[in-house]
Amino acid sequence: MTRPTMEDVAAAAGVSRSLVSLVFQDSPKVSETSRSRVLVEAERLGYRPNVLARQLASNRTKTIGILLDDLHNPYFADVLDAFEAEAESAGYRALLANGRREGERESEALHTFIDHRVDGVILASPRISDSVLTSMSKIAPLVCVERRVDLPRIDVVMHDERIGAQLVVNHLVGLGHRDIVHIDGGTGAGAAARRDWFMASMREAGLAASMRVIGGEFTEQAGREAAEQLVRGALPTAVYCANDSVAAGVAAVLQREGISIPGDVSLVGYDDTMLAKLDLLSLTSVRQPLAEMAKASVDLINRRIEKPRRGGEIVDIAPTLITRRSTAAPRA
Amino acid sequence: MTRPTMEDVAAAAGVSRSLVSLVFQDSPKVSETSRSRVLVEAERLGYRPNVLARQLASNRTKTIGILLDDLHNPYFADVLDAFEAEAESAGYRALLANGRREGERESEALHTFIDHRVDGVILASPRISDSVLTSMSKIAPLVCVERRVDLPRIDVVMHDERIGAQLVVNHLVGLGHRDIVHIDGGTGAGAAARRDWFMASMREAGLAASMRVIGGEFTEQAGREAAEQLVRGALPTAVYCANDSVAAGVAAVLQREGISIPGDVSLVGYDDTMLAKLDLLSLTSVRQPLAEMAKASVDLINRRIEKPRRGGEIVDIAPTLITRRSTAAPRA
DNA sequence: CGATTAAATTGGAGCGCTCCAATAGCATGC
DNA sequence: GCATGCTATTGGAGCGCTCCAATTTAATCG
Repeated sequence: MTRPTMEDVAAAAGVSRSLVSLVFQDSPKVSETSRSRVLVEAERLGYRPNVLARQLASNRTKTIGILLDDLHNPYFADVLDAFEAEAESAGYRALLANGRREGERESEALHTFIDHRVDGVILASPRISDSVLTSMSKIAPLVCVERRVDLPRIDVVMHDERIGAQLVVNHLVGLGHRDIVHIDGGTGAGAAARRDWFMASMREAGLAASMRVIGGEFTEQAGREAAEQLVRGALPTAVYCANDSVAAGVAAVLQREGISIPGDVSLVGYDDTMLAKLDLLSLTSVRQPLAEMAKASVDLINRRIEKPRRGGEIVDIAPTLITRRSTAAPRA
Repeated sequence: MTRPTMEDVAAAAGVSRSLVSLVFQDSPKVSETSRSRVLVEAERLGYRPNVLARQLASNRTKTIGILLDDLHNPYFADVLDAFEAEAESAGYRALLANGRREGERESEALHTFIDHRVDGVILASPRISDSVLTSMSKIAPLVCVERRVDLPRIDVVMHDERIGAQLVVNHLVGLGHRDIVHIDGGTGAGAAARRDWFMASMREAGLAASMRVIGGEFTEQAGREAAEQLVRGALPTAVYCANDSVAAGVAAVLQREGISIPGDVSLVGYDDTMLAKLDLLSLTSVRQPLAEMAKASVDLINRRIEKPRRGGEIVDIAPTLITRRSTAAPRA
């Protein structure tokens, strides 16, 4: 299992190691003759550049680390797809790591990235402490996605919660709903903003009096508990959940109680994950503009590599509403 | 953004670079005094070893690549968890990559791993061609999970499909079912074995006459289509699906048609993913013993590193059945 | 045709580490 | 007091590459 090096290729092609290096860097200043001779020999020997050595020598890794919080939440699978694709099209390789919803593990994973000298790190809804973020930001460009940190050299990419809330409220109000409940994400990342903008949008729609909020969490379990509470009291005509998992929990309880969706109650989720697309649920949901958020993130990393001392920026991107069968006009 | 090296730490601690190296390798032959002095200085300077350089010099990366097929299938999130945990506890770092269900992309990702000089690669349900596998197996230890390849130096870890089928059929027959339909995974990985062992188990149970198989695919969509077909014809008392996604599709159609689960039809899935756990579905499902499969895989890699020319091995591990609310005795 | 310039190629230093052989230090024991 | 056997340290070569300055080769022109 020993592998050919540049030296071997150079010897075979009758040129110097430097020339081979230039060929593999796609340098324009190598003659066509040499280039093709080198490539032929490389192919014949089965040569592939040793990225480690290359990176060590050039001090650039052309790699971005992507830190995900929880691969079980289908939302992150979508996030990953978008960000990986974007990183690749910008000429980066993507390294993934799994934070498993613990700040401790996340900061370990972040260290792993740093150890591997990635050129930048994208953190999706991180729970890491500000102090760790600050110290890491001195070592590599960091972009926080969906967490509004306010630290000197860290950029932030968010989707616009305000617009998300308005889309949901306007959709429901447009269908004729007035009695709308929001099940929130408790202390989870972004939950507060989601709740606050819901309330603001309701007020804007003149429905301050009939709006309700139930405390929850970003899990199916929390959705079930909130729903139990709802069916025991006064049922609203529409329920707006902090995310799709919560909505799935609500749907389970409503179904068991024989309450029809959307006949009796309309249901709205958030993130437009695989769950929302399930025919069983067919959930109206807010879709985050992941592709654009990915583009913005990679862009911010590139710009910070060029200008490390630039101040932190915040980019907000507008989401869209995907309507499905879970919402309809309330019963007359 | 320039970072301290071993040299810096050595200078600060008043020792040689070699000694610092030994400290960071946890060598027993360094005195307590020196060790602590080095560690203190390293801490103070914020030093972290450059893994790239370390790897280049030692020619071992202590990294395993894990190639996943499709992060949207919740099954792979579980697979990842188990394998990552196992790799870590065996002292490896895990690098992830996403094959996105295309052999082409998979083999690219495999190349990325090889380029990074990983010590071994675990391929989960890969679609890569045998020829690529063969050539790669000469460069690094390869373990295929859930794909029974028969190539010289490649190890295979499977869960035992035969037992899975028996668990399902025995469970259903035990409840009193005789009329059981299997919706298969078409040409997907492992679909044929799943179908064949279903048929074998049915025959064993003396139900050869009443068994049926419908062609499908490993998707929700396929589940819906198969279910449409079922509701138009003679409904069985139990449906056994190639995986949980298929079962979700079946459940959606049955619900829409007002057919109760498990009242009218019992439903069984496979893989015991997040979907099966959804309260909305509460699906009886076969759970693959991922933790043990992970352990076996890492073990095989270790053994192949020691003995590269060893013949390929196949390890089979028994799955278990998780029963939930979607199965019950058929209506009298 | 020799001087001038541009293009193509090369050798060597260095990236930050590991690993090995060599050395230094230091109690033993006779 | 010196050979003996330790353990603790060190210097240097080398991992496979990039990058720069220097050199060779080719092309251009008065």
